[in-house]
Amino acid sequence: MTKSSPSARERIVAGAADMISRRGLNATSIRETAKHARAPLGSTYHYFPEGKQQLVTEAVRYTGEWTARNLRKELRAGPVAGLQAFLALWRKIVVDSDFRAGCPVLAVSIEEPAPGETSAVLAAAADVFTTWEGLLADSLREHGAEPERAADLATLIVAAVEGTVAMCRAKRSTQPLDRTAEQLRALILAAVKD
Amino acid sequence: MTKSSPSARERIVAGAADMISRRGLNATSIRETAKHARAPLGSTYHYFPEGKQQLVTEAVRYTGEWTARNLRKELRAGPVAGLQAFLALWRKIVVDSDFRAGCPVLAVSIEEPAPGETSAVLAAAADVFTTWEGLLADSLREHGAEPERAADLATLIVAAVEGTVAMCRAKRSTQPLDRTAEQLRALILAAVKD
DNA sequence: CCTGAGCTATAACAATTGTCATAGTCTACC
DNA sequence: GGTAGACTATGACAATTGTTATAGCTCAGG
Repeated sequence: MTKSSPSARERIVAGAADMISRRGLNATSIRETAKHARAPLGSTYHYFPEGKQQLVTEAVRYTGEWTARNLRKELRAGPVAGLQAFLALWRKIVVDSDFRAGCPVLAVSIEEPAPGETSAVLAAAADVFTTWEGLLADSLREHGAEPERAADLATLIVAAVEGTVAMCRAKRSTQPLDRTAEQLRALILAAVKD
Repeated sequence: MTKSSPSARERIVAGAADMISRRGLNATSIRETAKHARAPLGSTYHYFPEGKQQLVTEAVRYTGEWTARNLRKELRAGPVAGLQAFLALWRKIVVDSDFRAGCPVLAVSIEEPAPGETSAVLAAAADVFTTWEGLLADSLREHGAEPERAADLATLIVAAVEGTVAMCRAKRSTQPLDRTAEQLRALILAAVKD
Protein backbone atom coordinates (compact mmCIF):
# COMPACT_ATOMS: atom_id res chain seq x y z
CA MET A 1 0.00 0.00 0.00
CA THR A 2 2.15 2.81 -1.18
CA LYS A 3 -0.81 4.96 -2.09
CA SER A 4 -4.45 5.12 -1.17
CA SER A 5 -5.70 4.94 -4.74
CA PRO A 6 -3.12 3.89 -7.28
CA SER A 7 -3.88 4.76 -10.85
CA ALA A 8 -5.37 2.22 -13.19
CA ARG A 9 -2.07 2.02 -14.99
CA GLU A 10 -0.21 1.17 -11.81
CA ARG A 11 -2.80 -1.41 -10.88
CA ILE A 12 -2.36 -3.10 -14.23
CA VAL A 13 1.41 -3.23 -13.94
CA ALA A 14 1.40 -4.48 -10.37
CA GLY A 15 -1.29 -7.02 -11.19
CA ALA A 16 0.64 -8.26 -14.18
CA ALA A 17 3.73 -8.73 -12.03
CA ASP A 18 1.70 -10.73 -9.55
CA MET A 19 0.13 -12.93 -12.20
CA ILE A 20 3.45 -13.57 -13.91
CA SER A 21 4.96 -14.54 -10.59
CA ARG A 22 2.27 -17.20 -10.26
CA ARG A 23 1.54 -18.54 -13.70
CA GLY A 24 4.57 -17.58 -15.74
CA LEU A 25 4.83 -15.27 -18.69
CA ASN A 26 2.92 -17.15 -21.34
CA ALA A 27 0.04 -18.18 -19.14
CA THR A 28 -0.57 -14.54 -18.22
CA SER A 29 -2.98 -13.04 -20.71
CA ILE A 30 -3.69 -9.40 -21.23
CA ARG A 31 -7.38 -10.01 -20.76
CA GLU A 32 -6.84 -11.52 -17.36
CA THR A 33 -4.42 -8.85 -16.21
CA ALA A 34 -7.06 -6.29 -17.14
CA LYS A 35 -9.75 -8.17 -15.30
CA HIS A 36 -7.48 -8.62 -12.30
CA ALA A 37 -6.89 -4.86 -12.18
CA ARG A 38 -10.59 -4.13 -12.76
CA ALA A 39 -9.58 -2.25 -15.88
CA PRO A 40 -11.10 -2.66 -19.31
CA LEU A 41 -9.12 -4.49 -21.97
CA GLY A 42 -9.13 -1.40 -24.13
CA SER A 43 -7.33 0.56 -21.45
CA THR A 44 -4.45 -1.84 -21.49
CA TYR A 45 -3.71 -1.03 -25.11
CA HIS A 46 -4.25 2.62 -24.36
CA TYR A 47 -1.60 2.64 -21.63
CA PHE A 48 0.69 0.14 -23.30
CA PRO A 49 0.47 0.75 -27.02
CA GLU A 50 3.31 -1.66 -27.72
CA GLY A 51 1.23 -4.45 -26.29
CA LYS A 52 2.15 -7.30 -24.06
CA GLN A 53 5.87 -6.87 -24.39
CA GLN A 54 5.69 -3.37 -23.00
CA LEU A 55 3.41 -4.33 -20.16
CA VAL A 56 5.59 -7.25 -19.15
CA THR A 57 8.76 -5.20 -19.36
CA GLU A 58 7.26 -2.62 -17.04
CA ALA A 59 6.09 -5.31 -14.67
CA VAL A 60 9.62 -6.69 -14.45
CA ARG A 61 11.07 -3.27 -13.80
CA TYR A 62 8.37 -2.56 -11.24
CA THR A 63 9.25 -5.66 -9.27
CA GLY A 64 12.94 -4.93 -9.64
CA GLU A 65 12.63 -1.43 -8.25
CA TRP A 66 10.31 -2.38 -5.46
CA THR A 67 12.68 -5.08 -4.32
CA ALA A 68 15.74 -2.88 -4.76
CA ARG A 69 14.20 -0.19 -2.58
CA ASN A 70 13.55 -2.72 0.11
CA LEU A 71 17.02 -4.19 -0.17
CA ARG A 72 18.70 -0.80 -0.11
CA LYS A 73 16.88 0.14 3.04
CA GLU A 74 17.70 -3.03 4.91
CA LEU A 75 21.32 -3.08 3.78
CA ARG A 76 21.87 0.05 5.79
CA ALA A 77 22.04 -2.28 8.78
CA GLY A 78 24.77 -4.29 7.08
CA PRO A 79 24.96 -7.17 4.62
CA VAL A 80 23.76 -9.84 7.00
CA ALA A 81 20.67 -7.84 7.83
CA GLY A 82 20.18 -7.16 4.14
CA LEU A 83 20.29 -10.84 3.34
CA GLN A 84 17.80 -11.64 6.07
CA ALA A 85 15.43 -9.03 4.71
CA PHE A 86 15.87 -10.24 1.15
CA LEU A 87 15.09 -13.77 2.25
CA ALA A 88 12.20 -12.68 4.40
CA LEU A 89 10.69 -10.79 1.50
CA TRP A 90 10.60 -13.83 -0.73
CA ARG A 91 9.57 -16.13 2.06
CA LYS A 92 6.56 -13.94 2.70
CA ILE A 93 5.57 -14.04 -0.95
CA VAL A 94 5.89 -17.79 -1.10
CA VAL A 95 4.09 -18.49 2.16
CA ASP A 96 1.34 -15.91 1.76
CA SER A 97 0.48 -17.34 -1.64
CA ASP A 98 0.44 -20.90 -0.31
CA PHE A 99 3.49 -21.71 -2.43
CA ARG A 100 1.88 -20.46 -5.61
CA ALA A 101 3.83 -17.28 -6.24
CA GLY A 102 7.51 -16.65 -6.85
CA CYS A 103 9.67 -14.11 -8.59
CA PRO A 104 8.36 -12.65 -11.85
CA VAL A 105 11.88 -11.73 -12.91
CA LEU A 106 12.90 -15.35 -12.82
CA ALA A 107 9.71 -16.30 -14.60
CA VAL A 108 10.39 -14.14 -17.63
CA SER A 109 14.03 -15.18 -17.69
CA ILE A 110 13.22 -18.73 -18.67
CA GLU A 111 11.10 -18.06 -21.72
CA GLU A 112 12.80 -18.12 -25.08
CA PRO A 113 12.79 -14.83 -26.96
CA ALA A 114 11.27 -14.73 -30.42
CA PRO A 115 13.71 -16.06 -33.01
CA GLY A 116 16.29 -13.54 -34.17
CA GLU A 117 15.31 -10.73 -31.87
CA THR A 118 16.65 -9.99 -28.43
CA SER A 119 13.76 -9.42 -26.11
CA ALA A 120 13.30 -6.17 -24.23
CA VAL A 121 11.78 -8.24 -21.46
CA LEU A 122 14.91 -10.32 -21.04
CA ALA A 123 17.04 -7.20 -21.04
CA ALA A 124 14.92 -5.74 -18.25
CA ALA A 125 15.29 -8.94 -16.26
CA ALA A 126 19.07 -8.87 -16.72
CA ASP A 127 19.13 -5.28 -15.51
CA VAL A 128 17.17 -6.16 -12.42
CA PHE A 129 19.49 -9.01 -11.53
CA THR A 130 22.51 -6.79 -12.04
CA THR A 131 21.02 -4.11 -9.83
CA TRP A 132 20.35 -6.52 -7.01
CA GLU A 133 23.83 -7.96 -7.29
CA GLY A 134 25.31 -4.48 -7.26
CA LEU A 135 23.51 -3.50 -4.08
CA LEU A 136 24.68 -6.61 -2.28
CA ALA A 137 28.23 -6.36 -3.58
CA ASP A 138 28.55 -2.73 -2.57
CA SER A 139 27.38 -3.49 0.92
CA LEU A 140 29.82 -6.38 1.23
CA ARG A 141 32.69 -4.21 0.11
CA GLU A 142 31.72 -1.45 2.47
CA HIS A 143 31.94 -3.91 5.30
CA GLY A 144 35.37 -5.13 4.44
CA ALA A 145 34.93 -7.87 1.89
CA GLU A 146 37.49 -8.17 -0.84
CA PRO A 147 36.08 -6.55 -4.01
CA GLU A 148 36.20 -9.51 -6.36
CA ARG A 149 34.90 -11.88 -3.76
CA ALA A 150 32.09 -9.46 -3.00
CA ALA A 151 30.92 -9.55 -6.60
CA ASP A 152 31.06 -13.34 -6.77
CA LEU A 153 29.22 -13.71 -3.50
CA ALA A 154 26.54 -11.24 -4.52
CA THR A 155 25.85 -13.24 -7.66
CA LEU A 156 25.68 -16.43 -5.66
CA ILE A 157 23.21 -14.87 -3.26
CA VAL A 158 20.84 -13.67 -5.95
CA ALA A 159 21.04 -16.96 -7.85
CA ALA A 160 20.57 -19.03 -4.72
CA VAL A 161 17.58 -17.04 -3.56
CA GLU A 162 15.89 -17.27 -6.95
CA GLY A 163 16.54 -20.98 -7.19
CA THR A 164 15.49 -21.58 -3.63
CA VAL A 165 12.17 -19.84 -4.07
CA ALA A 166 11.40 -22.06 -7.03
CA MET A 167 12.36 -25.16 -5.06
CA CYS A 168 10.09 -24.10 -2.22
CA ARG A 169 7.20 -23.89 -4.65
CA ALA A 170 7.85 -27.36 -6.04
CA LYS A 171 8.24 -28.92 -2.61
CA ARG A 172 5.51 -26.87 -1.01
CA SER A 173 7.86 -26.27 1.88
CA THR A 174 10.05 -23.50 3.20
CA GLN A 175 12.79 -25.94 4.10
CA PRO A 176 15.00 -24.98 1.15
CA LEU A 177 14.80 -21.35 2.22
CA ASP A 178 15.80 -22.20 5.76
CA ARG A 179 18.75 -24.21 4.54
CA THR A 180 20.13 -21.69 2.10
CA ALA A 181 19.58 -18.90 4.61
CA GLU A 182 21.87 -20.65 7.03
CA GLN A 183 24.57 -21.25 4.45
CA LEU A 184 24.49 -17.78 2.96
CA ARG A 185 24.61 -16.14 6.35
CA ALA A 186 27.77 -18.02 7.23
CA LEU A 187 29.27 -17.13 3.88
CA ILE A 188 28.69 -13.43 4.34
CA LEU A 189 30.12 -13.47 7.83
CA ALA A 190 33.24 -15.20 6.57
CA ALA A 191 33.65 -12.82 3.65
CA VAL A 192 33.18 -9.72 5.75
CA LYS A 193 35.48 -10.52 8.63
CA ASP A 194 37.87 -11.90 6.01
CA MET B 1 22.68 -40.84 -28.00
CA THR B 2 21.85 -43.67 -25.66
CA LYS B 3 20.33 -45.76 -28.42
CA SER B 4 20.62 -45.88 -32.16
CA SER B 5 16.90 -45.49 -32.76
CA PRO B 6 14.89 -44.34 -29.78
CA SER B 7 11.22 -45.16 -29.85
CA ALA B 8 8.69 -42.58 -30.85
CA ARG B 9 7.56 -42.39 -27.27
CA GLU B 10 11.06 -41.60 -26.06
CA ARG B 11 11.52 -39.01 -28.76
CA ILE B 12 8.33 -37.28 -27.70
CA VAL B 13 9.33 -37.18 -24.04
CA ALA B 14 12.87 -35.98 -24.73
CA GLY B 15 11.59 -33.40 -27.19
CA ALA B 16 9.04 -32.14 -24.72
CA ALA B 17 11.74 -31.74 -22.08
CA ASP B 18 13.81 -29.74 -24.52
CA MET B 19 10.96 -27.50 -25.55
CA ILE B 20 9.92 -26.87 -21.95
CA SER B 21 13.49 -25.96 -21.09
CA ARG B 22 13.35 -23.26 -23.76
CA ARG B 23 9.83 -21.89 -23.81
CA GLY B 24 8.41 -22.85 -20.47
CA LEU B 25 5.52 -25.13 -19.67
CA ASN B 26 2.58 -23.20 -21.02
CA ALA B 27 4.21 -22.17 -24.26
CA THR B 28 4.94 -25.80 -25.06
CA SER B 29 2.02 -27.24 -26.97
CA ILE B 30 1.32 -30.87 -27.61
CA ARG B 31 1.08 -30.22 -31.33
CA GLU B 32 4.55 -28.78 -31.42
CA THR B 33 6.10 -31.48 -29.28
CA ALA B 34 4.64 -34.00 -31.70
CA LYS B 35 5.95 -32.13 -34.71
CA HIS B 36 9.34 -31.73 -33.03
CA ALA B 37 9.51 -35.50 -32.51
CA ARG B 38 8.20 -36.20 -36.02
CA ALA B 39 5.32 -38.07 -34.45
CA PRO B 40 1.66 -37.60 -35.29
CA LEU B 41 -0.52 -35.74 -32.85
CA GLY B 42 -2.72 -38.80 -32.46
CA SER B 43 0.22 -40.82 -31.19
CA THR B 44 0.76 -38.44 -28.34
CA TYR B 45 -2.63 -39.22 -26.93
CA HIS B 46 -2.06 -42.86 -27.60
CA TYR B 47 1.13 -42.93 -25.54
CA PHE B 48 -0.04 -40.42 -22.96
CA PRO B 49 -3.76 -40.98 -22.48
CA GLU B 50 -3.85 -38.60 -19.55
CA GLY B 51 -2.81 -35.81 -21.87
CA LYS B 52 -0.39 -33.00 -21.37
CA GLN B 53 -0.03 -33.46 -17.65
CA GLN B 54 1.25 -36.98 -18.12
CA LEU B 55 3.63 -36.04 -20.89
CA VAL B 56 5.08 -33.16 -18.92
CA THR B 57 5.45 -35.25 -15.81
CA GLU B 58 7.40 -37.83 -17.73
CA ALA B 59 9.54 -35.16 -19.32
CA VAL B 60 10.46 -33.84 -15.88
CA ARG B 61 11.31 -37.29 -14.62
CA TYR B 62 13.29 -38.01 -17.76
CA THR B 63 15.44 -34.93 -17.25
CA GLY B 64 15.78 -35.72 -13.57
CA GLU B 65 17.01 -39.23 -14.17
CA TRP B 66 19.31 -38.28 -16.98
CA THR B 67 20.94 -35.64 -14.83
CA ALA B 68 21.06 -37.87 -11.78
CA ARG B 69 22.87 -40.57 -13.74
CA ASN B 70 25.41 -38.05 -14.87
CA LEU B 71 25.83 -36.64 -11.40
CA ARG B 72 26.16 -40.05 -9.79
CA LYS B 73 28.88 -41.02 -12.20
CA GLU B 74 30.92 -37.87 -11.71
CA LEU B 75 30.52 -37.87 -7.94
CA ARG B 76 32.57 -41.04 -7.83
CA ALA B 77 35.56 -38.76 -8.20
CA GLY B 78 34.45 -36.76 -5.16
CA PRO B 79 32.10 -33.84 -4.47
CA VAL B 80 34.26 -31.18 -6.07
CA ALA B 81 34.46 -33.15 -9.30
CA GLY B 82 30.73 -33.78 -9.08
CA LEU B 83 30.03 -30.09 -8.76
CA GLN B 84 32.25 -29.29 -11.73
CA ALA B 85 30.41 -31.85 -13.82
CA PHE B 86 27.03 -30.59 -12.69
CA LEU B 87 27.99 -27.07 -13.62
CA ALA B 88 29.55 -28.14 -16.90
CA LEU B 89 26.39 -29.97 -17.84
CA TRP B 90 24.22 -26.91 -17.47
CA ARG B 91 26.80 -24.63 -18.97
CA LYS B 92 26.82 -26.76 -22.08
CA ILE B 93 23.04 -26.62 -22.36
CA VAL B 94 23.03 -22.85 -21.96
CA VAL B 95 25.89 -22.17 -24.34
CA ASP B 96 24.94 -24.70 -27.01
CA SER B 97 21.46 -23.22 -27.17
CA ASP B 98 22.82 -19.68 -27.40
CA PHE B 99 21.31 -18.88 -23.99
CA ARG B 100 17.87 -20.07 -24.99
CA ALA B 101 17.58 -23.29 -23.01
CA GLY B 102 17.67 -23.94 -19.29
CA CYS B 103 16.33 -26.50 -16.87
CA PRO B 104 12.86 -27.90 -17.54
CA VAL B 105 12.46 -28.86 -13.90
CA LEU B 106 12.81 -25.25 -12.87
CA ALA B 107 10.47 -24.22 -15.66
CA VAL B 108 7.60 -26.35 -14.42
CA SER B 109 8.24 -25.36 -10.82
CA ILE B 110 7.19 -21.80 -11.41
CA GLU B 111 3.78 -22.39 -12.92
CA GLU B 112 0.82 -22.31 -10.61
CA PRO B 113 -1.09 -25.58 -10.33
CA ALA B 114 -4.79 -25.57 -11.17
CA PRO B 115 -6.81 -24.26 -8.25
CA GLY B 116 -7.51 -26.80 -5.55
CA GLU B 117 -5.50 -29.65 -6.98
CA THR B 118 -1.88 -30.44 -6.29
CA SER B 119 -0.17 -31.02 -9.56
CA ALA B 120 1.55 -34.29 -10.41
CA VAL B 121 4.00 -32.23 -12.41
CA LEU B 122 5.05 -30.21 -9.40
CA ALA B 123 5.41 -33.36 -7.34
CA ALA B 124 7.71 -34.83 -9.96
CA ALA B 125 9.79 -31.66 -9.94
CA ALA B 126 10.06 -31.78 -6.17
CA ASP B 127 11.20 -35.39 -6.37
CA VAL B 128 13.87 -34.51 -8.87
CA PHE B 129 15.24 -31.72 -6.73
CA THR B 130 15.28 -33.97 -3.69
CA THR B 131 17.12 -36.67 -5.61
CA TRP B 132 19.80 -34.28 -6.79
CA GLU B 133 20.20 -32.89 -3.29
CA GLY B 134 20.46 -36.40 -1.90
CA LEU B 135 23.22 -37.39 -4.28
CA LEU B 136 25.25 -34.31 -3.44
CA ALA B 137 24.66 -34.60 0.29
CA ASP B 138 25.66 -38.26 0.37
CA SER B 139 28.86 -37.52 -1.43
CA LEU B 140 29.68 -34.67 0.92
CA ARG B 141 29.10 -36.88 3.94
CA GLU B 142 31.21 -39.66 2.49
CA HIS B 143 34.05 -37.25 2.21
CA GLY B 144 33.87 -36.05 5.75
CA ALA B 145 31.31 -33.27 5.83
CA GLU B 146 29.14 -32.95 8.87
CA PRO B 147 25.73 -34.54 8.07
CA GLU B 148 23.53 -31.54 8.68
CA ARG B 149 25.86 -29.18 6.93
CA ALA B 150 26.02 -31.57 4.01
CA ALA B 151 22.27 -31.42 3.55
CA ASP B 152 22.19 -27.64 3.75
CA LEU B 153 25.05 -27.28 1.34
CA ALA B 154 23.50 -29.70 -1.13
CA THR B 155 20.32 -27.64 -1.17
CA LEU B 156 22.29 -24.48 -1.69
CA ILE B 157 24.16 -26.02 -4.60
CA VAL B 158 21.05 -27.16 -6.42
CA ALA B 159 19.28 -23.84 -5.82
CA ALA B 160 22.29 -21.80 -6.85
CA VAL B 161 22.82 -23.76 -10.03
CA GLU B 162 19.18 -23.46 -11.03
CA GLY B 163 19.13 -19.76 -10.32
CA THR B 164 22.43 -19.18 -12.02
CA VAL B 165 21.33 -20.87 -15.21
CA ALA B 166 18.32 -18.59 -15.37
CA MET B 167 20.48 -15.54 -14.76
CA CYS B 168 22.82 -16.59 -17.55
CA ARG B 169 19.89 -16.72 -19.92
CA ALA B 170 18.70 -13.26 -18.98
CA LYS B 171 22.16 -11.75 -19.23
CA ARG B 172 23.18 -13.77 -22.26
CA SER B 173 26.46 -14.44 -20.50
CA THR B 174 28.12 -17.26 -18.63
CA GLN B 175 29.57 -14.89 -16.08
CA PRO B 176 27.09 -15.84 -13.36
CA LEU B 177 28.03 -19.49 -13.81
CA ASP B 178 31.71 -18.69 -13.49
CA ARG B 179 31.10 -16.72 -10.34
CA THR B 180 28.93 -19.24 -8.55
CA ALA B 181 31.25 -22.03 -9.61
CA GLU B 182 34.10 -20.34 -7.80
CA GLN B 183 32.09 -19.76 -4.65
CA LEU B 184 30.55 -23.21 -4.49
CA ARG B 185 33.88 -24.89 -5.04
CA ALA B 186 35.37 -23.08 -2.09
CA LEU B 187 32.36 -23.94 0.02
CA ILE B 188 32.64 -27.64 -0.69
CA LEU B 189 36.35 -27.68 0.06
CA ALA B 190 35.72 -25.96 3.38
CA ALA B 191 32.90 -28.32 4.31
CA VAL B 192 34.82 -31.44 3.42
CA LYS B 193 38.12 -30.74 5.11
CA ASP B 194 36.18 -29.25 7.99
C1' DC C 1 -22.11 25.32 -24.49
C1' DC C 2 -18.53 23.36 -27.13
C1' DT C 3 -14.31 21.19 -28.16
C1' DG C 4 -10.95 17.87 -27.59
C1' DA C 5 -8.30 14.76 -25.08
C1' DG C 6 -8.21 10.86 -22.13
C1' DC C 7 -10.35 6.79 -21.31
C1' DT C 8 -13.95 2.94 -21.83
C1' DA C 9 -16.92 -0.37 -24.07
C1' DT C 10 -17.67 -3.82 -27.43
C1' DA C 11 -16.92 -6.49 -31.14
C1' DA C 12 -14.27 -8.70 -34.31
C1' DC C 13 -9.98 -11.12 -36.51
C1' DA C 14 -6.98 -15.05 -37.34
C1' DA C 15 -4.24 -18.30 -34.72
C1' DT C 16 -3.50 -21.52 -31.52
C1' DT C 17 -4.69 -24.24 -27.57
C1' DG C 18 -6.00 -29.18 -25.22
C1' DT C 19 -8.74 -32.75 -26.18
C1' DC C 20 -11.60 -36.17 -28.40
C1' DA C 21 -13.48 -39.22 -32.08
C1' DT C 22 -13.17 -41.98 -35.88
C1' DA C 23 -11.45 -44.28 -39.62
C1' DG C 24 -7.47 -46.18 -41.54
C1' DT C 25 -2.93 -48.78 -41.64
C1' DC C 26 0.45 -51.78 -40.07
C1' DT C 27 2.39 -55.93 -37.88
C1' DA C 28 2.91 -59.92 -34.98
C1' DC C 29 0.94 -64.16 -33.91
C1' DC C 30 -2.48 -68.10 -34.40
C1' DG D 1 -4.78 -66.07 -44.43
C1' DG D 2 -6.86 -63.70 -40.98
C1' DT D 3 -7.60 -61.44 -36.85
C1' DA D 4 -6.40 -58.54 -32.85
C1' DG D 5 -4.00 -54.90 -31.06
C1' DA D 6 -0.78 -51.23 -31.66
C1' DC D 7 -0.21 -47.14 -34.03
C1' DT D 8 -1.33 -43.29 -37.55
C1' DA D 9 -4.00 -39.96 -40.06
C1' DT D 10 -7.37 -36.53 -40.19
C1' DG D 11 -10.56 -33.54 -38.71
C1' DA D 12 -13.37 -31.41 -35.57
C1' DC D 13 -14.79 -28.94 -30.94
C1' DA D 14 -15.01 -25.06 -27.84
C1' DA D 15 -11.93 -21.89 -25.59
C1' DT D 16 -8.58 -18.63 -25.38
C1' DT D 17 -4.85 -15.97 -27.27
C1' DG D 18 -2.77 -10.99 -28.91
C1' DT D 19 -4.21 -7.41 -31.39
C1' DT D 20 -6.96 -3.90 -33.83
C1' DA D 21 -10.91 -1.03 -34.88
C1' DT D 22 -14.53 1.79 -33.83
C1' DA D 23 -17.92 4.08 -31.39
C1' DG D 24 -19.02 5.90 -27.01
C1' DC D 25 -18.32 8.23 -22.66
C1' DT D 26 -16.39 11.81 -19.19
C1' DC D 27 -14.88 16.06 -18.01
C1' DA D 28 -11.59 19.99 -17.83
C1' DG D 29 -10.48 24.51 -20.43
C1' DG D 30 -12.06 28.16 -23.28
